[in-house]
Amino acid sequence: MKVSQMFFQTLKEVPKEAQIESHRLLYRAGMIQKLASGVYNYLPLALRSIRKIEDIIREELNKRGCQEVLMPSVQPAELWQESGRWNYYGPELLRIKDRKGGDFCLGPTHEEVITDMVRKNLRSYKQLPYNLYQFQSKFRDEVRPRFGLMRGREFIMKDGYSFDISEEKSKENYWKMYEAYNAIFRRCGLKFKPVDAATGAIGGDMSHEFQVLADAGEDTILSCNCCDYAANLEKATSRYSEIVRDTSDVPPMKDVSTPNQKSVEEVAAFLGKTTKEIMKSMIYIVDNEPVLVVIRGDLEINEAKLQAFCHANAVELADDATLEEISGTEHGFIGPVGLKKEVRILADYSVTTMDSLTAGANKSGFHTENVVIGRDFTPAAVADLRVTTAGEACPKCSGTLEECRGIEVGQVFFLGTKYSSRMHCEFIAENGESVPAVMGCYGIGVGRTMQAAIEQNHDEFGIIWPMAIAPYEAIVLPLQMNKPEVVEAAFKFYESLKALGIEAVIDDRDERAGFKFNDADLVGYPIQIIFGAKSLTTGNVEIKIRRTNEKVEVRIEDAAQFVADFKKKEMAVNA
RNA sequence: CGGGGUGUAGCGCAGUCCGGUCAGCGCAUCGGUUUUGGGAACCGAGGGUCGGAGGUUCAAAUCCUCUCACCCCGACCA
Repeated sequence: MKVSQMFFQTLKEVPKEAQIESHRLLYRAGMIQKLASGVYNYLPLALRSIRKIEDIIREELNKRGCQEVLMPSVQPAELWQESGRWNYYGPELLRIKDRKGGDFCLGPTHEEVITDMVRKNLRSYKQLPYNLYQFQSKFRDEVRPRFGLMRGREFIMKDGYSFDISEEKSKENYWKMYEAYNAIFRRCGLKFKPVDAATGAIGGDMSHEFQVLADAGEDTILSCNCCDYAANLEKATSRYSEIVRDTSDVPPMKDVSTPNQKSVEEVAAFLGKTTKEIMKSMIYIVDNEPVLVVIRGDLEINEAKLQAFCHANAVELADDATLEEISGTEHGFIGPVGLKKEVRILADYSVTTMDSLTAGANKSGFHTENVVIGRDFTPAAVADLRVTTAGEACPKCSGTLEECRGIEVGQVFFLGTKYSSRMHCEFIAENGESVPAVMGCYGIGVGRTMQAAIEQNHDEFGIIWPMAIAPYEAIVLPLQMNKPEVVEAAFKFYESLKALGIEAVIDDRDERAGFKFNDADLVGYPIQIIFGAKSLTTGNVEIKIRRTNEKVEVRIEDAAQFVADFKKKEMAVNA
């Protein structure tokens, strides 16, 4: 490809909305254009990289027995009503009507469609397992799209689904995909970490996310400095246990006046206590049922853990009217003892670590001292419901948890029969019974993976593509376009590169050397081959390796092979 | 959904408070001359119904009302 003919334009200045470096570089290197909020055109350079990532995914999945399919974006509401998600998926689901008024949506994910597709074929256990995947544009009407391809509303996703005869077989599939994902992201040249993840509303009870480590990431990861334990903050846990304490010498409960002291900090300061000695009480609405959660005052409640513990679809804080109805008072004075209306109480383990705590009295302006769990109130359960923080003890070894940021590029879920039983995706088992298939689902954000690679591989001059996903592998730079002998030699060399299977471009634009160098660095071609007037006199070309900035002089006749060898070496590193 | 902010040429911006040669600058684009190994210099040119609608006024990018879009922080997020 001649650079003069490429559909792209490098920029010195970028739209101000681009906040993180990878987003700026996508713009500056002429790879994307924005069409609407969270909706982008992929220009040729970006698409070439995306296609390479897709090819790597295809290869790793196909060799593990997966089969590629393609399902539609437009999905009938009936399927979503059948799975039960039409009602609670929320405004993120873009709903549309056809000319007859029929309800459809643009698919944010394809569990419903794949389950329907498979059930139409599935008869016998002898057919299983199936592991099907596709590359497809998903649409999610995100509240706040940002960071370019990182969180778009329309984005390219590889989504895969497995169907097995048993939980055991399904988990084999899960771990096979886990291995495939490790191979895929390694081959893409990424530094990443598989971490334990919350399953959220998609369901299931086991999940890992593949997190690319980057400060610009939206996710927080806690990982052990000693062993391989790593988890998303939503799921992360630390070493803890329920402590049974001798509380026989704790005096009886006593109400104290705490006018206008609402926050834990205010109450602690007012009573001359530490925040650890205060009990924080929060009322949540968990799938329409109010639940009181208590936790030690110096800690935070993790709503994702609460949701998982309750097997709920949705968790939100109760509004003021509900607080009043349940506690008889306002926010700030709520506690587990003396509620106006009985509700389920859940306690975080931390509440058991103190002999007694000071809690809201359920009377405006009052708190109760000496509240003892088990004596003065009994929770329905004691569980890990807190936000774990860096510095706490690893749950698996004697190490300490550390915090870092990550970009979630992939996630694998063990789904069980959540969709297959509700949608009757069943088969006749060996014993003659009709049973639902056991499912898993596996996603990779393809565009996000590309951007994550840029976020992790760039310098002040531009992108530094890993060889395996570079839009082109090499660029030939003739420096004097007014000297026909230079141009001719460069073109001849460019042809020889192509003959060796190198994906190359030649910058035939009538621009000055510095301009071409800067563009080449910005777009991030892994190898630059520089043809100047002096090359013709010395018989050498200069080859620059983008990543290391290493420059070597090579005989012109040996240069193409040099490039081919370098490529081969680079591709082998992560293969 | 709450808070903050921005819409003026393809991109980055000035002008808005205080209405009246304010339709301007830089980059990019086009033509010319000189340059030519790290984003060249000079000369010249093209390009904008100032987000949209309505209003006030002799006069609106500028003031008022309504609206749309976008961005940032937070909340939310298979």
